[in-house]
Amino acid sequence: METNDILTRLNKEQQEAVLQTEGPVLILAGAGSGKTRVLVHRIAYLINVCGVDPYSILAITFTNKAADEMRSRVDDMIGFGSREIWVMTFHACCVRILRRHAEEAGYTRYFTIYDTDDQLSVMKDIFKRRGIDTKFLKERTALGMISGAKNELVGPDEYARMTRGDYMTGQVADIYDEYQKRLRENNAMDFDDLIMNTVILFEQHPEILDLYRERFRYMMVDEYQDTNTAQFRFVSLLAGKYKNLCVVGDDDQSIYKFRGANIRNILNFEQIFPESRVIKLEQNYRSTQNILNCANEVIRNNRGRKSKRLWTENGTGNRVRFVRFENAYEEAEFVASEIGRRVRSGERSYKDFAVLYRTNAQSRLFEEKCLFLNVPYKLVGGVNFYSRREIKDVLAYLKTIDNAVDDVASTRIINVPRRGIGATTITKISTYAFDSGCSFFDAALSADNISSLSSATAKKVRGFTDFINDLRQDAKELTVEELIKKILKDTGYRKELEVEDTEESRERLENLDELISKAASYGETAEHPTLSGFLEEVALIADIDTVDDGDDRVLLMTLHSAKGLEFPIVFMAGMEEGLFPSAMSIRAENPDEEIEEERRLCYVGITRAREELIMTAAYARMVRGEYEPHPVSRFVREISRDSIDQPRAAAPKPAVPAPKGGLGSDMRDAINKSAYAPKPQNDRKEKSGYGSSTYSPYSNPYRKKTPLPAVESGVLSYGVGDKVRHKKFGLGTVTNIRDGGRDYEVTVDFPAWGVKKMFAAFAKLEKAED
DNA sequence: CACAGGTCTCTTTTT
DNA sequence: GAGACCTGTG
Repeated sequence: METNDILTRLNKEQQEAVLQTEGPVLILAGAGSGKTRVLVHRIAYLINVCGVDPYSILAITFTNKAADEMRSRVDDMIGFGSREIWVMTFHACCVRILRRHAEEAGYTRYFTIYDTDDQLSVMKDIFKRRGIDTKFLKERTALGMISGAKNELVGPDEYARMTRGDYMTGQVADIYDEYQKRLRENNAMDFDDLIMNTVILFEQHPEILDLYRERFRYMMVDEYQDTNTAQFRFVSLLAGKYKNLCVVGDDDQSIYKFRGANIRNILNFEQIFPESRVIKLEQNYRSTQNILNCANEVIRNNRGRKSKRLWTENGTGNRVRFVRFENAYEEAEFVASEIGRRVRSGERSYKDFAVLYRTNAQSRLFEEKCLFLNVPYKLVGGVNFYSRREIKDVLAYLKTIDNAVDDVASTRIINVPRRGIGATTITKISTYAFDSGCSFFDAALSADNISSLSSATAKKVRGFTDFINDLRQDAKELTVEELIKKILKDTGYRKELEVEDTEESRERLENLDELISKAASYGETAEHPTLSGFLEEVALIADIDTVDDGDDRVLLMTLHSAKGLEFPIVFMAGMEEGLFPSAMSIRAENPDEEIEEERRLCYVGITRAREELIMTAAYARMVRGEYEPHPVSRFVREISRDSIDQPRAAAPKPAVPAPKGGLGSDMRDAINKSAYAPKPQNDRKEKSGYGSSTYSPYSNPYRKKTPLPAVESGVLSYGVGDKVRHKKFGLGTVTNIRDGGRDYEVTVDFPAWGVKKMFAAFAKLEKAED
């Protein structure tokens, strides 16, 4: 098994990307062109063929889910060593570095990570202290501006210099400065600080930078088009010495400008790294030709992109469908019932479907309809699990225990559950802390010295501080799981919810139990479980990371969350002007730019689909309590009739104003019926099938049309039952060989290591004589 | 100090 | 339509 065998599983461009291990490499990978595959093979190649130590590899992905997947695929291929590789998100990677060098960064290693809620608490307090009128400036606006500055690596001083003369931004500069001071006092960092502080650490401590430069001689960055300036700087600093930096991205999929993503990072890569090789992956292995045509037709309306055109050897496939409904309610009913119908007929599983939409607010109707029609679903995003009240309460206890100076955490729980410590008392303690320059918890400890507090109140406060101090002792002995249980018991938190016994309280209890099991599994899987470690994991988890591919459920999520995923059948809902593209982008000062970003988002959505794509829209939709008529999204109109089933009349408006009240539904119905499908004539209760036969009674002609290139028989020198030799594991017995399409997945039982599954091309197994 | 009820604002998108 | 916030009452 030599290099050649690895490469035969890849197309020419993919091979090139794998082989180019040295120097800067830009891989322009169109959607579905197998970029994860390339990255995984590249890592395997580095380790197996080039003899690179896994310890020297850093691979940065966008989500934890992607990191896990990459790690396990590397594992499958080489069977060992993947634990040593750093495969993680920017944020996780920076936290890890910052914990190790916390002192140099001006923190202790117990620093906490603030989420958006925590940030807002700090900001509200600053606004209150400064008496800033929120009509003039909103907390969230200020936080947004600060975040923007941090993403550009602009600190408070530089920000102040830049804004000289302008009153409003001048105010923000002051606020920024104070905000940073407060975070530092609280031994806390927000998401943006994690990156910025790492960059500062590297710049101020060349010896630390050098440590990591020497370590990470081979770096890979996924979803490079979504990096911001700070992340770019982080990467270039690390790669500054050996320059073995391989970035993978697609400028057409850049959808995070609002988060500071700088598309120039990818567009100018060749200028920034002059020696770089550029490799384009344009063959798509995911979607049908029709789906790709749609994607191409939409995205070609953008200017200033690197030219590329996706193509595929997959079949034409079904035409993409576009269906329009009276309102969002009927849209959701169609989607849910269509899924239910097709699963019940045995044609599909629930997990084959994803419903994608522009805004989280759209999810509610889909949830309701799925619930009603018994369609199991998983909602991604929206209210994050870790931002639910009960969860945040427990986490605030843990943070107070772990990081005594985190004022946001301690003020949150000093009166949760009720201890009779009200807002007035909290303000008095806060003021004392502020005046004496100590933390809130320290101030609470000396409640007896705060003259404005009555002795009865001081006693209550002491009850709280004693309790926390006891927990701190306990924390030294207990696992995180046990500690949480103890908190819930001793505070009476659990009891209170049990007594309440409402639907809501039961849900809270369930959530708390889920938190406990997460803590338990953290305790089992982490190498060195610590309280800080748990809090960090919890802070950096994205909702999408919790998706379990094994679950047979429909996924409901935003288009943003869907990036990097794929599904046999995709619904794109709410294809309407004002929703997608959003009203904000249409009304922006620079609408062209903003709409191009929306268009890229649309491109991302379309290219998630493997076999079928169904776009839906409503004629009118409830927006902030009022019905708004919505025209069809321009993106739908950009698709030619050849690729999509769409209305004959581009804008199906009633020729005559509707006679009755309401939405003029008669005429629209008529158009709707002729163009796509009749609404079932039966009444609402029976409405489950939404005219299935009319929608298109199709088979899937392309499904088996292009078999994956089979591995030639006889390419393996061994079979089931044979003894084989592995570079690392030594002798073992082959127990199973599965044709994985492009490669064989071989299961081998190694007496010394146990049963391992690996791909033949990479495992380099040799037949051994008995 | 706690809670109920009324008013105001708001929406993209997320690590 | 929902959530955050404010205000008045017990």
